[in-house]
Amino acid sequence: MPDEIVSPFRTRDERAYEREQKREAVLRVAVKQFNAKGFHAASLDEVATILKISKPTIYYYLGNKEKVLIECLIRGMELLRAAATDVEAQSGSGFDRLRAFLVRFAENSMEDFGRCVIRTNEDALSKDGARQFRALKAETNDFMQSLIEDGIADGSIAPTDAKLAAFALAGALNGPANWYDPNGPRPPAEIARDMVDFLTEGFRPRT
Amino acid sequence: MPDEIVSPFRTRDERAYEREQKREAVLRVAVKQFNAKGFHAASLDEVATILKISKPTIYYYLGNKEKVLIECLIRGMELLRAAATDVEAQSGSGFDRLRAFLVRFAENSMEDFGRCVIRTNEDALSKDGARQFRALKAETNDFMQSLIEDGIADGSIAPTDAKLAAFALAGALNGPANWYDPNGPRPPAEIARDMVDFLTEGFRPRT
DNA sequence: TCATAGGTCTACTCATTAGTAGATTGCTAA
DNA sequence: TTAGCAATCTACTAATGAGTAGACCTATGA
Repeated sequence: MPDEIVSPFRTRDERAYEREQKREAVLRVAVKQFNAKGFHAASLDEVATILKISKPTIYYYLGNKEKVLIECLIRGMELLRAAATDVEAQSGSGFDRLRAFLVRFAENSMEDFGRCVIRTNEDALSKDGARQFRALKAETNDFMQSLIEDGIADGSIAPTDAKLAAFALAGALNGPANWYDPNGPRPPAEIARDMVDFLTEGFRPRT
Repeated sequence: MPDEIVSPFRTRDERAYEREQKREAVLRVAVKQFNAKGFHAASLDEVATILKISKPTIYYYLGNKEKVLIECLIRGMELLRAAATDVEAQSGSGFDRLRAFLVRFAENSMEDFGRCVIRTNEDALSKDGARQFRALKAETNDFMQSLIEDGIADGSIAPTDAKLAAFALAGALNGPANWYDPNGPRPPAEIARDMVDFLTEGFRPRT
């Protein structure tokens, strides 16, 4: 069979791969809708239209609207989890590792799935979904807290209420999820770095 | 007429006052619904049920759902504007005034109307409403930026990108709008102060 | 060659909710 | 006493959007 002819017959594996691709495509379109309008105002009818498929096809791949959202949230959290794993493997002071994580955290908040995590409110979810979501978020938060505590212990971070600090830092870095414009002049990595710098130093002048 | 009998007949002024009271009551119930479920998921039918009135009565007082929301937003922004006015009247370095404003800002984010301002997304609004809302928010943001610039000029604030700093600070102080629990052990004023302290100093130890 | 599983569609149902038409009631003021 | 206005209601409409039933096609594999 000449090289340039691609067989239209798919193996079992190829079919599984295509299925996965389609699932992903739904999520990628859906997450943009959720981010643009919020979960309730976004409609699966519209997602279907954009993908030029019918609504039942979405249901075939993902079950229901909440599951679509939860898949998006899981993807967003996976990225943070990966960042945490990377940082955990790093050596360095608590301060250094916290900074490294914060930069990843901020960058993530400018990506579609990361934004979705930030902008999704628990009350959009069912009791079960909310529990799942809360658990995922707590993981990240605990991780940040532990970095802060490490830093305080090794003297690289100023003594402070680790829990409140984690909330304040996360809050500050969540900001871009709401105002970041991909068409703006500054790349996400730069914004992330500058914000972390600002938070690191505070605004009181160092004498 | 004996003291203890209150006349059931109302003067023009009394009627105007009662009308205002009713309008306020609608807004107070509505803002709680918006905060609890988000604008789209909140229904005026439910607001009406809670107030034991019918839906057209809400429309009689406020016109439509978006106007209800915008009134809530305006009330939330009024509080910030008042804080700005107070701070403007204050003397002190840019640093001191910025701190004073930030504390008010944080406290506001734990009140119903303030929360609504933070949690409402522009995309819930019509083009016109969104423009109005953006203008109100820009006011606060500009004010914060000008405080920061004052502080940098008078040496009380470390040199930094004022715009980014304003975003980062606002973001951090918006946090409580999402997690603050009125039944929790810590009063809002305390949380506000601690967060501002943390942001003031940053987390890098001062040598 | 035929049964089956995978994938997709059309054409619904059902529930919710924003918003309105128009009747009604009762107070106020002339 | 009555015209008229303020306030409120019942009973709608119209639109939207989640979710489903069931038909149908096509490739695969026995």
